[in-house]
Amino acid sequence: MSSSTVRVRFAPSPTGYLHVGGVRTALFNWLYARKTGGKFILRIEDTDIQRNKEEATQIIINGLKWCGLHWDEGPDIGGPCAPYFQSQRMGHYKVVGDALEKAGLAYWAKKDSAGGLPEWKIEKLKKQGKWDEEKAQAAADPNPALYLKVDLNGRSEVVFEDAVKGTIAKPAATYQEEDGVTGKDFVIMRGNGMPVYNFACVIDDVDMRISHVIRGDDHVENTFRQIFIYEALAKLPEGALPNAPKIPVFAHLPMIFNEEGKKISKRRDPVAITLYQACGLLPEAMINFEALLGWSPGNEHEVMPMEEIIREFSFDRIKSASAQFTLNRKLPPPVAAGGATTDPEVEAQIVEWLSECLKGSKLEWINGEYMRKLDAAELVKRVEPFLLKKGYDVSHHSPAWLKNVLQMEQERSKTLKQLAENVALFFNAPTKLEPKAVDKVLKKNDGIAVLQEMRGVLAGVEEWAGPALDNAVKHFAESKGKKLGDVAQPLRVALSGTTVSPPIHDTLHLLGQAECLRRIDFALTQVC
RNA sequence: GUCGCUAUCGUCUAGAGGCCUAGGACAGAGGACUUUCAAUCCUCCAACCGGGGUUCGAAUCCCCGUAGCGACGCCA
Repeated sequence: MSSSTVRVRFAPSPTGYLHVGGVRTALFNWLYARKTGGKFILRIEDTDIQRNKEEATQIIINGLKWCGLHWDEGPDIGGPCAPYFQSQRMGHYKVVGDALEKAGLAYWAKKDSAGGLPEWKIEKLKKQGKWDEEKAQAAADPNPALYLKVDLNGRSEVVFEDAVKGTIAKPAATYQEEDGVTGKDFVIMRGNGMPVYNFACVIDDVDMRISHVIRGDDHVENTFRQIFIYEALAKLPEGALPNAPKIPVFAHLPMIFNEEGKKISKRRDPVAITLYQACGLLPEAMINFEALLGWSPGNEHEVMPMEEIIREFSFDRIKSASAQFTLNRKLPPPVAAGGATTDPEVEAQIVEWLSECLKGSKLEWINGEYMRKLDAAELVKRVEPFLLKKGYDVSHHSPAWLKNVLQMEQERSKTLKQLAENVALFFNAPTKLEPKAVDKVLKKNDGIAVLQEMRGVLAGVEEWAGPALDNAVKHFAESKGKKLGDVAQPLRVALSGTTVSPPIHDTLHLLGQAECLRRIDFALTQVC
């Protein structure tokens, strides 16, 4: 493998859900790997998460797979840099930490007293009245921690080139004590022997020969500290690390905001990707939409096949301003949860709410575009889980019938979930007629009479097929001197209980003669 | 508190000094088509944060404000 090979990684921590922001980070990494013929690596940063690690990892794996973002190396499939769990690499971090100490680049010391919190944070907490000295003392690790010696090396500022944002610089003073000489050393190994995020991250990126670090721009500040770590590692004697420490290219992606202009968060925003899945969005639409958050191909294409996104993708077409993930929130969320809930009832509530928020959004529009492009077989495959969830017994019907029913609603639905709902009338006869429909249709323009007469016409139809039924309806309307709508609407109300359905002859056809007559009879009992 | 980043229609965005009377898309309004709902098509509405420079010419370059966001821990 040549040293110029692109290797990128997505390194989530297993929190119990896959965040829509994480999906976008993963996507951009994946795109870059696919575009350059490089490798996409999945690494699980689980140094500090105690519970349900395996389950939480599986959730991430499932989410990424659903999105179609497949990795070349990772916890489930292994690879040359295994293991891909940080929790399984602890020994290695310790060895590197020791090597740094031995080389005089780091030292064990006990510096903080107040739970390791910096002064500015303590002051802030005090101002908010949230400061508890005793608690902080108790939480403080009594053991010494390993500090990295910060070496400014005479620099007046620390600089790196960001592939998205350009040059980013910080004054050296940020990392120096008041004297302007001594570096502000920082912890890389905790008192309990666990590595700090920045340390583990850099070691892993070196070990895994990561060439490009593509991540959210909330990591910009971390980058400077990480650079110090890279520089220290480079001073280690040869052989201390399997690969030569080389500072990767950094590409910091703009954040995704909510409608309030704040970083999207699980406390108040629907962030779990599974929520969007449950709303009946297609992964390809979700991915297309997320790709367009902060990136554009520079032409006027918006709905693009993945191949085109890969072809057009480049860092310099990524904006450095953050983008809003807009939903139409007409209603407040039912609960303050981003979808990490394990209660299926609560999740169902959130999904209903999210579905409402999705209405009229660009995401829903893109999804509709993709829905309409689905071929019949694919459509059936995708909608089926939603039908089962609604309790429709699909097995009673022929595959051809099911295909016809779904295709008829395909153009009328923007999500799989909507489609499953729109198709309800083909699985369940209405138990009552919408009062509004009765008033507007049946009680006007001789609606009831038309229905009664149509019942007779339909009972006499011998060839129960679309064209024949179309003719029957049209002839009847003509013979009575009525507009088509005056015949179709009463029928529609009788068959569906509502004023909305697919074209009337198709609806008649797919419902079958016996069922149609039964529903008309039922409707007549309701209004006569 | 300190540091950093950002600023174009309500939203996603195009824009690399003259192609800008600022383009596209979603949403919204109106209309056409129609058998309801969609889909489709047409029309409309709607933005360069403010102020200074530089320049023959600025949405674009520079400076200063302002605002927003982010980050700063023995969290990740």
